[in-house]
Amino acid sequence: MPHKTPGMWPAMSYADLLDHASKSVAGALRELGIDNDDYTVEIPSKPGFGDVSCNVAFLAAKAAHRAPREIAVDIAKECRPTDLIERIEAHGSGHINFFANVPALNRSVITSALDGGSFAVDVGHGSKVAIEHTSVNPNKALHIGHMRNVVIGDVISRILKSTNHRVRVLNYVDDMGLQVAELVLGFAELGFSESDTGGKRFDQYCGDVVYVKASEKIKADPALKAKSMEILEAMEDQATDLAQTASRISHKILRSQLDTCWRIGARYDCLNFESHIVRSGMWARIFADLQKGSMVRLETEGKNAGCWIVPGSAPEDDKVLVRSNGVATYIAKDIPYAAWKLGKIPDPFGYEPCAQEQPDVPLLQTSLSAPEGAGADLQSDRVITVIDSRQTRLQTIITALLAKFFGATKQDYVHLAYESVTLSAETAAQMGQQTGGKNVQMSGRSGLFVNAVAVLDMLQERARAETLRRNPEMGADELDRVSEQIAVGAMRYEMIRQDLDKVITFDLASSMRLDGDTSSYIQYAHARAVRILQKADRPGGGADYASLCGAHERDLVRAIGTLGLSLRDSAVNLSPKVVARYARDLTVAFNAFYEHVRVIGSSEADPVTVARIELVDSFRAALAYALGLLGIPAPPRM
RNA sequence: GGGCCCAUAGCUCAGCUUGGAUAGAGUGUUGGACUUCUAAUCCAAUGGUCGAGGGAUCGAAGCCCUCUGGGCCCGCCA
Repeated sequence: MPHKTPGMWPAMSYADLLDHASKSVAGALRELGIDNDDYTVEIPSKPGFGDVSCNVAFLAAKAAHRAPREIAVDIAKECRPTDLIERIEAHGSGHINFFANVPALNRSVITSALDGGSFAVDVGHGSKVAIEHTSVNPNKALHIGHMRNVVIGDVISRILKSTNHRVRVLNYVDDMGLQVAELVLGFAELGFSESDTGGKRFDQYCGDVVYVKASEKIKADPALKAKSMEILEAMEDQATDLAQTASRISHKILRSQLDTCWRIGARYDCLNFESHIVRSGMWARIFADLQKGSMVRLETEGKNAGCWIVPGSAPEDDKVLVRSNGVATYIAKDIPYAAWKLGKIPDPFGYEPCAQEQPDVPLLQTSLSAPEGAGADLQSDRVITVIDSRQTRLQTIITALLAKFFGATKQDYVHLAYESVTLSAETAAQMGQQTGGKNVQMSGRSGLFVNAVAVLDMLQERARAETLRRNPEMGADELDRVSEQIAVGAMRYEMIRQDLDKVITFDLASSMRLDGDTSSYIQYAHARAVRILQKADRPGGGADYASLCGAHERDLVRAIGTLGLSLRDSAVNLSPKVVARYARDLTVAFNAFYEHVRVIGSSEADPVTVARIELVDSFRAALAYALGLLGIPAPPRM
C-alpha cells in the first residue's frame, strides 16, 4: 500500500483532530488566564463551520461579563495550529472553528483505514463482560419479537468485543417452565404426534400447533390446568418419565431455535439450562444463608402466609421468594444465577460441548455430570442481560436484591431493556385478527405472531428476484448466498436501526422493502465500491491527497474518519443504533461521492486517481468493519 | 391507584446523555438524471405551533415542574 508509514500517523484520525483542537484551546486559555475546562470540541453538524468547533467562548462569557464573540476572537487568536489543524477562526456566533489541514487529514484517515484492524477502540480495558440474550422458552419457534432480542444481544457483543472487552455470550434455556409443561401436556394428554409434524420444522409445529391448542384447552378445562401443574412438578425430578419427555422435546426445539439464531449470524459461548441451575442446589445454599439474616422472612398471615418473602417498602411490594409449597419462584432462582454470572459465588457447573455443532466458534453447555468449573471462564465483572422492557419491574427487583445480598452495583448488573415488537393492524388482519386499525402485541399463547424463519425466507425470495434481475448470469450457488446475505442484513438492520425504547411496528409488506433506509442500501454501496476496486488497476504510485478537497470527498473522508467515535459512543451507551446510523451516514456520503466524482477513467497512474482509489478502498474497509459490528454480511456483488 | 417508557414533517424515525450556528434523514407526493465505476442509486421541489403550559438561562427540541394523549408493567407464571 502506498504511503503507508506505520506509527507515523495516528490510528484514530478524527479523534486526534478533536484532541488537537482541544489542546489548542487549552493552550490559549492558559495564555489568557481563563479558567474553564467544561468546554467541548465537536464536529459541527453542518458544513461551513470548519472541521471542529468549540463552545468555550459561551461558557467563559458569563464570568468575564463580555459577549461570547469578543472572547471567541481573543481565544482564537491564541490558538496554535498543529500538523492537522491549519487555521482557527472565531465565528460571529461565538463559536471557535478549526479548519483542518486537508491533505494531512486525508492522508491520516486513509492510511489508518487501510491499516487493517485500526478501527477498534479501547473502552473496556480488557474487562470481562457476560452478555445474555435470546433466552426463548424452548416450546416454540422464534418469532420476529425474539429476533429483536437476538440481534440486539449479538450486536452489543460484537461492539464490546471491538472495544477491548472480553465477552462471553450466554443463552439461558428455561427447560423447566410452565410453557414447556403445557407443551408436554399436548403430547402426553391431547394425542399430538411427536414424529408427524405435518411438514413443519419441529419448533414451529410445537409452537404454532401443539402449544396453541394445549393453551386453548387448558384455559377451558380446569382439570387440564391441574394436569399441567402436575407435569411441571414432575419435571423437577429428573427420573420421571414426564421429565424425560420434557427434556427430549425441549432439546429438540432448542436445536431448531439455534439453527435460526445461527442463520442470522448470532453465536454463543454457553447454553445455561434452568434445570441445571435448579438441580445444582445453588438456591438452597444461598437461601440457607439468607434465612440467618434479616433480609427475608417467613410470613405467618395475610395473602402470603406460608411463603418466604423479601419485604418491600410497602406490604404490597413484598416479593415471594419461596411459595407455600416450598418451591422457589423465578426471582429466587434468578438471584444465585445472577450471582454466579458475576462470580460472586463459586461455579457449581461443569461444562461440555453442545451436541449440535455451532458454526465458527465452539459452544458449551452447562452440565451437572462433567467436572465442576472446568475452565469455561464465564464469570464476569459485568453482566448485561437483554430482556424486553415488560420485565423491567422484575429486573429492578433482582438488581436491588443483588445489591443487598452481594453488593453488586447498577454498573455491574445491567438490564438492557428494549421495547417490544408489535404487529401492524394490516399484518394482524392478514393473520385473521381484526384490531380496528390499532397495532397489537404478539402472543405465543394465542398463536398471533409472525415466524422469523418465514420472514427470512420471504426476504430471501425477494432478494433473489432482485439480484437475478441485475445479474442474470449469476450462478445458482452465488445467487443463494447473496440473497441470503441480503435477507439476513434486512432482518438485522430492521431490528436495530431504531432506539431500544421505541416500539417496532412490524408490517409484513413494508418489511420486504430493499430501498431507502435499509441494509440493502448499505450493502449495495459496498458492492459498488468493490466493483470499482476490481476494475481499477492498482498502480501503487503516489497519491495526491490534496486533490480530495471537494465537498463530496471531504464528507466521505469525515465519515470514514469518525468510525471510532461512533463505535465508542455505541459501546459506552450500549446502543446498537449508533453504529447502524453510522453505517448509513457513511453510505450516504459514499453514494454522493460516487454520483459526482469519477474514479476510474483517466490515467490510473494519475496521483488524483490513485488518491480516489485509495479513498474508495478506505470506504470499503470502514463500511465492512461497521457492517461486521452489526453482523450484516457485505456481499461483493448484488 | 402506583411504577416505567414514548410524543419532532402526512407516515416511520435521528437529534436530547454533555443547552449554542439555518431542527435533519427515510418514506410519501411532484418533477428530473441510466451509450458512463451496478438507477437496490442520485438531484430538485414539497412538507415542522419539536404534544400543551409554566420555570431557570444571554440562549431550550434538549434542563426542571405541571398537565394531556398513547404503550407497557404491577401473580404463590416466567
